[in-house]
Formats: sequence, C-alpha cells, structure tokens
Amino acid sequence: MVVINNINKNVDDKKTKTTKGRQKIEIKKLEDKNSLQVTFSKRRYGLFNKAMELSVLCGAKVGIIVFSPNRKMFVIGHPDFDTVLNWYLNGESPPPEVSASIPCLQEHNKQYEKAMRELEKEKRKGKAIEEEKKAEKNNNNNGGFWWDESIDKMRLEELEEYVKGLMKLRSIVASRISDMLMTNHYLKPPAAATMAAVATGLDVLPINNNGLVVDGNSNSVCGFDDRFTEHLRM
Amino acid sequence: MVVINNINKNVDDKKTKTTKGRQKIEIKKLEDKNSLQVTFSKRRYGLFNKAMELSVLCGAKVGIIVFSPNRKMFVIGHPDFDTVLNWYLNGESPPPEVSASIPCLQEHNKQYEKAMRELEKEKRKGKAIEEEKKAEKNNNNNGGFWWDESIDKMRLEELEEYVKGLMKLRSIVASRISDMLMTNHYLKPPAAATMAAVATGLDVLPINNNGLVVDGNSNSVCGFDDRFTEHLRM
DNA sequence: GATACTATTATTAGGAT
DNA sequence: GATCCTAATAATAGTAT
Repeated sequence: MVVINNINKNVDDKKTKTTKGRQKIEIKKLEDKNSLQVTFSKRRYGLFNKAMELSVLCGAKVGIIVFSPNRKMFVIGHPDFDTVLNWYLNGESPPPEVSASIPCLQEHNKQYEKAMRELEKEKRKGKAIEEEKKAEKNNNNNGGFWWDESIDKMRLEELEEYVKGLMKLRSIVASRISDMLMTNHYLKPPAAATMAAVATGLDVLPINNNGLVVDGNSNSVCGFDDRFTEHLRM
Repeated sequence: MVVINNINKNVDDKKTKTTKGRQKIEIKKLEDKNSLQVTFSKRRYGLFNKAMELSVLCGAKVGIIVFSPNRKMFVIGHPDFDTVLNWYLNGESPPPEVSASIPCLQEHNKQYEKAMRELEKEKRKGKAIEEEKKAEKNNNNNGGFWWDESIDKMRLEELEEYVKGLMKLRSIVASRISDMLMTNHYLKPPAAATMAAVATGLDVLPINNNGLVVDGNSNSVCGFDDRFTEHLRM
C-alpha cells in the first residue's frame, strides 16, 4: 500500500494548471524571434550537458562549436576543445589514456600544439603570398574566369571585412606566440627557437584577448566545468 | 488523502514487466565494457540529434567532433563541420544569412580554405594511409544517419585543379587590394593601414585536417560542397 | 557498433522574471 | 541571454539480437 499525501496539490485550490507543460513541436525553423532565442539558450545548455555526460560516462573525447542565431560563439570540449580539434586536424586518434598524464605538462603541450598549428599556418601564408605575387605578375591580364566580374564589383566594406578577419587571425597568432615565449621552459628547444624566429619577424602585437577568443572560465583544466567552458566571442 | 493501491498492480495480469525500464544512473565512468559501448552508441546518436535539432530550430551553426571509447572518430556539422571550424579558427562569425550573403570574396575564400585543407590532408596522409590501408581491411562502414560523416576520399587531381583556380582568384584579390591602396581615397585611415599590413605579408591560409566530410543536409551556395558530399548517405 | 523494446527518468515548451 | 516552474514529451538503461 502506497500512501501519498496529496491534499494540497489540487484539491482545495481550484487553480487551473499553471502551464500547458511541454508541447510537441515540429523540428523546423522557429519563427518567433523571442522563443527562438529562449529555445537556443535552453537547448545549447542541453547539448553541452549531453556532451559532458557522454564524455564522463564513456570516456569519449568531445569537441563542440556552436554559433548562436545572433552569431555569438560557444565552445566546449573534453579534455578541452583545442586538444580534440588537434586530433581532428592531424587525423590522429586520442591516446589510450589521456588522464594519465600530468595536468600541468598536458596543458602546456596543448598550448604548444595549438601554437605550432598557428605557426604552420603563418609559415604557409608566407609561401602562398610569394606565389601570389608571382602569379600576380603573370596574370594581370584577363584570365577569363567566371568570378572575375564579381571581384571587380566587390565593395569596399567587403574588403575591409576580409582584412579585419586577417588582422584578427594575426592577433591570435601574435598573442599565442607571445604566450609561448613567456613559458617556453616547457617547449622543446627546436620549437622554441623556431617560434622566437617567427615571432621576431611577426612584429608581435600587443596582446589583446578582447574581441577574440575569450576564456570565460580560467579554471577549465578538464574541459567541462560546472558551467561548461565557454569561449565567448562577440 | 489519496490512496493508491499498489498491491494488485501486477497480480491480475500475469505478464511480468518485460524490462526494468530506464534506471537512474550516476554520471560517472561506466565500468562494464559492454554497457559502455552500448551507451556510447546511443548517446552519440542522441547528441548528434540534439545538435541537428538545435541547428534546424534556431538556425544555429554547429560543429561536433567525437572520439569513441575505441578512438573511432565521428564528426557532424551544420552547415558542415569544416565551415564551422573555419569560423572558429579565423575568429570570425558566420555571415548573417548564409544564403543571402554575396558569394564573393567570403564565399571563395571559404571554399579555398576548405579545398586547401582537404588537399593538404590528402597529400600528407595519402602515402601513410595507403600503406596501412592494406594491413587493416576489416574496416566496415555500418549503419549511420544522414548527418554522419563519410570516409570516402576525394580525388587529388580534382582538388588540385580547383585550388589552382582559387589561388589565381586570390592573386587577383591581392592585386585588387593593392590597387585600392594606391588609388582609393575612400578608405578610412585605419582601414588603409590595416590593408597595408595585410598586403605586406599577411593572409588567411587554411590549416590541415583529416579527411572526413560531413553533413548531408548541406545547403551550400556553390557546387563545391555538394560535389564532395554527394556520396553521403542521405 | 547499431537496433528493438518499454518502463522510467530527463529534457524542455510555454509563460514569466 | 539566462532561469524559475510545471506538465508533457523525448531520451534512454537494461537486455537481447
């Protein structure tokens, strides 16, 4: 016999149901701007929570990027997003046991790998630029590509936008390299030397984390905090 | 007082419950190897499904990488993983409306980056993979969903050709910027300086990645994406 | 690794703050 | 954009294929 005291629930008070409860919805683009925003917020939380659970329960490695309808960026990952991303970019598989390594060193390695990625990018930029200049001289005439016209029509703002993106990237790299140089005790000698060289020629900009990848929670050693690590960007 | 008789619940009908139903569990590493595998499979599906719903409902851009406990990689993305990844890597935001944006520089640059990444991936992994490939032929591609990744490889020649064209485009853009720097008085001083910096040697170049192509729901503006995703399960 | 089945738990739509 | 509430829907643990 199970006895439940239910007196105060709906007996005395005639109160109609306070809410309609969860309603069934179609999975299609929400039209109402407000409910779309609310839904995004809730579901983004739910998604990150699911990712965290999957990671913890199964020891899976997870990395997620989300851009809100208002183009705000959210990132989460375990062990952390950049590590997972690196495995993806390098076509590697995660090591059998990640948690076995020393956290501090692990953190530095992650940073190191990320920095090296950025460096590689930079290096290849240089090469590409050279090739471009070469090609530039060879084809200042009409190549006759279908997209030539659209290039000519390109508006100034678009170019500025493009350049803006490049500067952001430059800022990221500069910042990262600067960080590396300050903590390069953990760097392997060859890498440190390379980075120093690159940084010298890079004219390292004042480190400005503002406006780019901002780490909301600095205590995100293991990727998933209570609040889900969010790298916010406006 | 509400009384519920719970004694006869399963008395009259002899059918014992076929299952215990969903049980409450703690979110901690599963010990049983088998249930861990099953749970991963189910929850990975659930996670990707949530991502898809978030994307559709809210028009959010989502990219997810997951490594299974057995270190197999799964990728998903909307509009496609590499596009989302590029936004992240470049510190950009997705365009206000993907379909509404002018398919000019941004579009070309995106495609170029993707192509270059794929190309680099192929070049770098091609040889090693071919060697290993024959060693492990027990790779089977079992059930998946329309948004799952496909491991099919792209053809090198196709990519190289495409990239070559994009390189030329980029050179055109570069010279265009130079022209503007020399003759354009519409540029605001800051922008001009920025552009000068870029012309000096900065540019956006892609980084490498592995070879997974994602997302059958791609509504790409140009044919490029579709060309390389048409083999996807729909 | 993926599915089928179903009793239960977890998530969340709608409304409000 | 984030949360609180509640009722109702959706996801899934355990088990077997």
